[in-house]
Amino acid sequence: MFVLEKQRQRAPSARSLQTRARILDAAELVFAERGFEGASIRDIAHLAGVQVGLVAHHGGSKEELFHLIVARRAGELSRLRINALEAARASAPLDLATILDCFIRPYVELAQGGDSHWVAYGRLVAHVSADPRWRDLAAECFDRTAQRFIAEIAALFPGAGPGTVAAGQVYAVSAMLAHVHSAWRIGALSPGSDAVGLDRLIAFCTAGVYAILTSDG
Amino acid sequence: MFVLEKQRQRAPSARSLQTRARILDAAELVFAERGFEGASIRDIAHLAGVQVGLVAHHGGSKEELFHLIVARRAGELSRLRINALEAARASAPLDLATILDCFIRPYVELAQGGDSHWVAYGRLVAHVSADPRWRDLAAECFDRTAQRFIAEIAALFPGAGPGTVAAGQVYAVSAMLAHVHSAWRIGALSPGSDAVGLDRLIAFCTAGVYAILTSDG
DNA sequence: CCTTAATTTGAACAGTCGTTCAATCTAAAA
DNA sequence: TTTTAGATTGAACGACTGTTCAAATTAAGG
Repeated sequence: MFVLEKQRQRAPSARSLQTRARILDAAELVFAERGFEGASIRDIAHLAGVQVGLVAHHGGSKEELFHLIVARRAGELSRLRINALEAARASAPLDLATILDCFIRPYVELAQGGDSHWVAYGRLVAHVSADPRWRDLAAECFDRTAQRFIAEIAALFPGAGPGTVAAGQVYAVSAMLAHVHSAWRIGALSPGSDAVGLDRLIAFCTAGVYAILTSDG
Repeated sequence: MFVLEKQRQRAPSARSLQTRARILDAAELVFAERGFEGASIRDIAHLAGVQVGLVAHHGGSKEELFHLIVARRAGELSRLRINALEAARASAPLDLATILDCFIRPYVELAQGGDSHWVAYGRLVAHVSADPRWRDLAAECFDRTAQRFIAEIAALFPGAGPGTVAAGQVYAVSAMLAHVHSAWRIGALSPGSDAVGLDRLIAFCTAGVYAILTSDG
């Protein structure tokens, strides 16, 4: 941290930018698929179609690369969620279901929209959220937006303790991630069922959060 | 599978049993901490205080060892849950809150009871549930009991589709695992809050499952 | 006790790991 | 065009990976 990088003297070429993007995309898929330890720089390089040395050149150390990958989409997702929240507030007073919808829907629609990279990103977030090793990374990438939604919910339920709102948020996020990356479990437990069910997920989270907020207010 | 093991001609010594237990316990902690790929046989051997060769002798290949570790506590936990369910049924007609309580409480109380191995087991289950690579292992270890609870819930809500019940089960399990192994996230998002909150978790799951079951009945 | 199955040791095997770097090639800036 | 920062190659580094096995040790069964 706080290391001065030597200032660039030339703009990166189009080829360089393209290579960098291919490496980051490949790293995202491999990290999501196999976790931090299970992912190998060589697998990432091979998937990106480059030499191993290039991964270090564009992504730094393995840990820096992981950090880069996680942070990359966090900003974009945050923006979508905050925008949804502001749009909803403009049209009507916010209620709990709407707030949770603004948090959950943007990501799940991206993940279910056929973009495998957003599905992979969900698995990545699950890894980061589950492992205390990434505590600082989680705080840096997710806390600001999470706190924003927590504050929005807390304003609706002034009697609820802060721990209760935070617990609801964590439970809701875990259900959302399970919805995306454990869909195969749902299918395995109920052969031949429908699949998607975004509204059902939001209904689950809304009812759960509402229940714990009103019972300790 | 279906390989005939050479029949034992002697009972294992007390020391052998003790060594085997130390290796399995060490493997449980290391697998939970670092995942399948991140765990090394040498780390496990070192934690157990034995030579690397002994791990293969008592646990087989790395994959067989992982399988062994996951399956070991699954049976015990299943028994606790089914017992709780039968005991509850004997004293009163089952309702949704009671069924979910019987599923969630046994594990969370073990994990919060100070036994670090049960916390580790939760992380292990999270790994298995998240990764399609362990689909067969998950089916073998968890499906029977999960199906039992799903059937019990479905009987209470005859109008609900099977996919809805399965989704509720998966969401509830994910919230339960998050409760145990993402407690640090709750703490990070709400400094100075209480901590435990098992009843709050069960209230969350009950309300969530009830909501999705009654809305598509 | 003795026999010998079972356990434990210690070391080696062939690969893979993340990282580094001189040499080479590409293309931005002057 | 020339200069040369930056991108890319290809190979090497030591450390670590899971697995195997002959030899030594332990202890159950007779």
